Amino acid sequence: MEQKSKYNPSEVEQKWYAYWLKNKCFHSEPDNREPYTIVIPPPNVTGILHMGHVLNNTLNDVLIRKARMEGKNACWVPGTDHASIATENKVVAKLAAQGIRKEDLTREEFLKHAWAWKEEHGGIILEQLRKLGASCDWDRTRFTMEPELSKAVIATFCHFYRKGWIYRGVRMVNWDPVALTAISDDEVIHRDTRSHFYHLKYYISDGKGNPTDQYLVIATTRPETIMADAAICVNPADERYHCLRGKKVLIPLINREIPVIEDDYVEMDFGTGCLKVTPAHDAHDYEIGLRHNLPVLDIIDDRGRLNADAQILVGEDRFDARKKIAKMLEDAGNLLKVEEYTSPVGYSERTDAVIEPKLSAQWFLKMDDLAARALEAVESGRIHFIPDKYRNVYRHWMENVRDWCISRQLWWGQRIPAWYLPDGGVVVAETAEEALAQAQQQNPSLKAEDLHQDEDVLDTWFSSWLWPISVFDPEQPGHPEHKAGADLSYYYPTSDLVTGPDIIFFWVARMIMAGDEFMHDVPFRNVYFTGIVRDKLGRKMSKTLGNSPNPLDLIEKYGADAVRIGMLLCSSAGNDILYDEAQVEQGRNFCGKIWNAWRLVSGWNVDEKAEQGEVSRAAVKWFDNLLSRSIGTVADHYAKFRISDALMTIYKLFWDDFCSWYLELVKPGYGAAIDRATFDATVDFFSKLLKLIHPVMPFITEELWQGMEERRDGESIMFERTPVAGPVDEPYLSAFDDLRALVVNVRGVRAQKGLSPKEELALNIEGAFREELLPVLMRAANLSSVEFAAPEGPAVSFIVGTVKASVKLEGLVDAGEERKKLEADLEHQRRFLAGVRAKLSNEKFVSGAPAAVVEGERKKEADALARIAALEASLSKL
RNA sequence: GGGCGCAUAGCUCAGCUGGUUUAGAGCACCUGCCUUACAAGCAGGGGGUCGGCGGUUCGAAUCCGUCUGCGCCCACCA
Repeated sequence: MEQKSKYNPSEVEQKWYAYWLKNKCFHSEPDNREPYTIVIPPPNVTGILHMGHVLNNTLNDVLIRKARMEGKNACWVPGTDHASIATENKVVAKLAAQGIRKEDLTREEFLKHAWAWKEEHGGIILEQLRKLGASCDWDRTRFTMEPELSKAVIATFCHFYRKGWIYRGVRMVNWDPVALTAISDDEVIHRDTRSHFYHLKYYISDGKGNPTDQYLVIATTRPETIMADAAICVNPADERYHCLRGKKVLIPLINREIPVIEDDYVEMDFGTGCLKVTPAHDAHDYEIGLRHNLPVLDIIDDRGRLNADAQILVGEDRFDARKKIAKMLEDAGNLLKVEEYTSPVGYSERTDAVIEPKLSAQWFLKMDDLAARALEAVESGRIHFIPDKYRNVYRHWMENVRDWCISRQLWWGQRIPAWYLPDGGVVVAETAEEALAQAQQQNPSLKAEDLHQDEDVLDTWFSSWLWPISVFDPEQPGHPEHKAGADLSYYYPTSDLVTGPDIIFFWVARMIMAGDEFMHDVPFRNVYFTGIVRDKLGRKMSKTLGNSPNPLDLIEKYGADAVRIGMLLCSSAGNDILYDEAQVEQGRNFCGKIWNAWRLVSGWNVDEKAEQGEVSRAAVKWFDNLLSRSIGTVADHYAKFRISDALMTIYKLFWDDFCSWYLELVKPGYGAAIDRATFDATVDFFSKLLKLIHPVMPFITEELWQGMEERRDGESIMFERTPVAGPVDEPYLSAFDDLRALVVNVRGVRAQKGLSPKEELALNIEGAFREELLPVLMRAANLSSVEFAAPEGPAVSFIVGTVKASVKLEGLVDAGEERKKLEADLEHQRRFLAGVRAKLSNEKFVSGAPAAVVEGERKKEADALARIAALEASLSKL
């Protein structure tokens, strides 16, 4: 076939992706083959493709394509996540830009806007994945908020509620005053933050609400919360403050009287040893308050502003209030000093707002039992983490996990299926009808309108933890005794999961829990953790830094295969990826190399009558063996999830071995034809190489494979079998390596002496050389003759292994220079020999080391002696 | 504060159970080549006291201790 001189990725990619789709090449149905399943880590439905997605999905696609070529029934299920907080934030922002405020809308109106947004932006990212070559089974595309999957989430809630593991309670939660919702502990990011440590005087009361002239000092970072103080607390062992027992103090500015109490929680040597206890605005203080029966006074509203109960600074934002109250305290003489202070502060993962500890009624899921089982699944080795170090991280979290706050004060998500009764009771059911029926059992006179459904929705992860189950059978979650559907029982457990370590707790751990609860089995066998994609300076990719390339632009510029290679080249499991466009260029160059290699081979004319020459015969034998060995190496790398090592093995095999050595050896002279045997072998090699490359570079391999011969419609390289390794003649390969070393040395001599590669040289070899490789040596090194004897006359010598070789060079040998070189080499060999002999003369080594190692050292000694003799002989000739 | 991990060539990383002659790769770099597949290429080349110190061992990049410097996870000492 006529091949264009340059590879045009975008044209080829469009053509073959359309072809794969048209022929449903990615679609999978259960059959009698072994399944290989991956569920995509569902990207946010309104998200757009970034470099992290490229890395993750490239790895997934490599795995799925490899499995497919191993004859497995490969199924990669795509889909998106409704991402409740992120999406709701986006919709709120978009509405705000149009002058619409969320609080002016009803829930139904808001959800209409949200769904409209989802319809408009949802799935863009899945379209983008196609550009990358992702071989997802698009017929199976799922969305976590589609009706069936939402039903699964609700059923799950009811299941755990019936089990008594879901409960509603007033707890101190992490309140996000921007998103206006509680969030789970995992969504809080602690960062050391510079602030101030305010030392405040609290005057001791005379018992009638009037200050005495005595005071104590507390240190706080949050002076704006003093109005909510319920007590001052000291350590009972702190003798400094025993005089305060039974006393009361007055809160500055508002002069409210509060008691002094004692609790072990207070550290004597931290701050002043006096702690102001503010139960409504600090989790520890809340605990103290419970122990001492203190009142809870909440003075901060949902948006982080002081409310009327604060008495002063009402309506002020908490940070403005902090500045203002500091001034007020100073004016009132209560501010003793202000220190610079750095302490960890919790921020919302989504909005970056400073978290406000807030007492509120939320739904929780009991975690202890689920966590214990999920820990066992990993500790027992039923699930394997790559790299292994994440087991430690996982164990630590599992052993310290707290109950999961699953309610969110949002609208975008699955609404909690709890209905409140007029008498304050609650019923939980999968539907409103069932809830009413349940309620009527308690009180037959109740009507539908008497029931009020909980306003909150469920945490997004409360739906994504079902993903590996619900994509195959949404009936299963919530109904562990349900008979799994055909797809679920065939595809579950999935095989491998590729994801980032940042969601090991959010998602990975919880999928393991849900898997155990509803399937009594693990959700996947292996979890491959990628790193974070950074720029080449090691900085995180971010919009503000502008250091994040648009993957689609890269694909447009370099081609999808090149982008995939660029990502894979620098990715080892668990390590951050330092992305550099140079790597994508390298990928593009590799495409060019493959393309041009086929241009060469496909342009050859075959002479049916020609005999196969000795050089070609030897080259074919060599590459056949090398290919076999490399197939084994690649398989081993893949088995250990060393994807970039597998790629590098293939890369070097194709470029260095196949192109630079094999093709150069067999390629016919200008205008000459090639013999049939060599041509067929070469095409066979090429075809095997393409199959080996296909999982990492699907497009160019399909293009060339399709062009190699007539293919039937629907036939694709992706259904070909991975080449299988034959027996490997190791001695032959190693003899060929020696030959290559000789050739490189001869070329080196040419380069040094400024001789043209076209100029034939005469070589002398002293030592053993494999006879059948002689023609190869002569061709590759462009030799006129090879003589197995010491050279007569001036020559440049070098040593390969234990073979000494000399290039005869009349008039070009500088005896002095040559002597210097040989002497340096000799010196080096003598030192080496001395080292080896020191070992061998050490009685402890000879008796202590394994026989094979001692034998190895003896061989080294003999080889060194041989080399020294050869070098000395050359020197004496000079 | 607790835990985990990392440190090998200019850069990114391999180096698996301690022993493969002088510790490897890719990229970058230097030199020479527009050789009829490919200059996005070809041929050749230079470059590392394996973070410091101490220990175990016949033998350490590899095992142990310690120090230094990074990274990550967990953690509400106000």
